Amino acid sequence: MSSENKKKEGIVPEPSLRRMPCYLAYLKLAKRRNQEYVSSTHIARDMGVDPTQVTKDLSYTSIVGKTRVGYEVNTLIDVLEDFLGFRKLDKAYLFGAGSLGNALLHDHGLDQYGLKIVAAFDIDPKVVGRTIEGVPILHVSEFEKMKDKNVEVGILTVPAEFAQDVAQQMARGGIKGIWNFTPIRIRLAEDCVVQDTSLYAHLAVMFNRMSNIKK
Amino acid sequence: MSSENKKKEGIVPEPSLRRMPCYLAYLKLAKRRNQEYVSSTHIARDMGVDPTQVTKDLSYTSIVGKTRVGYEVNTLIDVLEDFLGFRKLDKAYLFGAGSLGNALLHDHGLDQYGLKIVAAFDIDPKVVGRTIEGVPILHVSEFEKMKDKNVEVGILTVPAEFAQDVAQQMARGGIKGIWNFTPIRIRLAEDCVVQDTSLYAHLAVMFNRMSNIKK
DNA sequence: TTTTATTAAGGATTATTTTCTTTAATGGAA
DNA sequence: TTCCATTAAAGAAAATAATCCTTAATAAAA
Repeated sequence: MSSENKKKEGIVPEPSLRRMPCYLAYLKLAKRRNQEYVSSTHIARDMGVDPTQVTKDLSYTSIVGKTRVGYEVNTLIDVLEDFLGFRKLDKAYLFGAGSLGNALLHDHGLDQYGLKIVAAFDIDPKVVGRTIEGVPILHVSEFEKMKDKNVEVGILTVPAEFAQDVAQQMARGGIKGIWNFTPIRIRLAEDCVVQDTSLYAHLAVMFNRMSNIKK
Repeated sequence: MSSENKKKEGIVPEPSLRRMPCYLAYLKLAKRRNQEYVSSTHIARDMGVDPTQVTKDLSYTSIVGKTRVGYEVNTLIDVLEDFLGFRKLDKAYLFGAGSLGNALLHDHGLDQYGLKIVAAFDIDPKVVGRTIEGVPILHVSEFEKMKDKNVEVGILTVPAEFAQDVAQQMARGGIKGIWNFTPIRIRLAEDCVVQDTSLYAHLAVMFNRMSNIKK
């Protein structure tokens, strides 16, 4: 009858985590409008979601709302950014400077959300040695040499057939979190987090929903 | 006691849809290895998922497996690509040629998955009139004029504060599916599909899981 | 030919997530 | 001050998704 459920102590559901950046974006717009407080009811109405879902999601952070008033906008922004890890700047290596990797190098938005790509790796002699958006492209063999313990995040944008191998290399090299943009399911030891973000998976969902509406 | 459940007739669960491109990628690698048949058991083992989940997911398509053999690789690839809408090429407009929009213009992978960006819109005089990766950047006001009924997909990569407005413009202009890269929740009429793909939401999940492991 | 092992597929169960309901708190109006 | 409307938060119920279990089919082995 212990209050802690063995292993899932403090684990935040993924759907909730995914919604939090939406709340954050909403709150930043609210701040622009000089709103000091905002209630879950209002957030829910504006965003078209269930009010209790908002309070449940926010309850995973340390914020506490005021009855009949809501949450303090500034505090909630701070708490959320902190909770989501958008405050501290994580260094990241990019693996695969092809079309998609290139694309990510062009997106400066990542910096704002706590991620800074400090180097990219590839095997193509046509790109190795170049610099894109200030980020040097090195040969993969260089990765092994630079044991920078401050770089824990790796972005995986290599072709599908190399994904598993490169991921294993990354893990061996000390990478603790792999942001996987390939459609391949990576299999690794427990101590390395793999976050799948296949753009094409989202595209597939959109196409399907569109065809549902049409018919 | 009718066999059809009123409205959700034939609707495919989003988790299943999101997994399908993974199966597709796996199958393409299997094809390279000249495998003719592949069973759900093998797919599951290789990908580290549950075998019945594989058969359930695939059962939403028209494919039928052979007992004791599995699925024919070539057929399954065809069926999946067709089912996911990766075969037909959809034209798309890009709204917001900033950092992230620019990034997407650099990703040629989209073409392979059935999406071709034919024009981009922005309001910044510094980019309007230019051409990026062969795609012309026009002023948003041009969008209203070009009623190309063949373009049903719109990619939303404008700053958060303009997201809702631009989305409404898109819907009015005949866009039927909005691929929303902003963290803003778009509110529109039922006949327009909105697919949220906030990179930062995924980043948030990864950071959280990483901190879970550490402690 | 008969047996055996493996498989797809459908239904049942369990886990997870969302939505609904209730309770207690409290700022503002009367 | 007293009452009322609105709110956060916690718990219950419903919906959804993942996993488990059973069955029938059938290639391959005996």
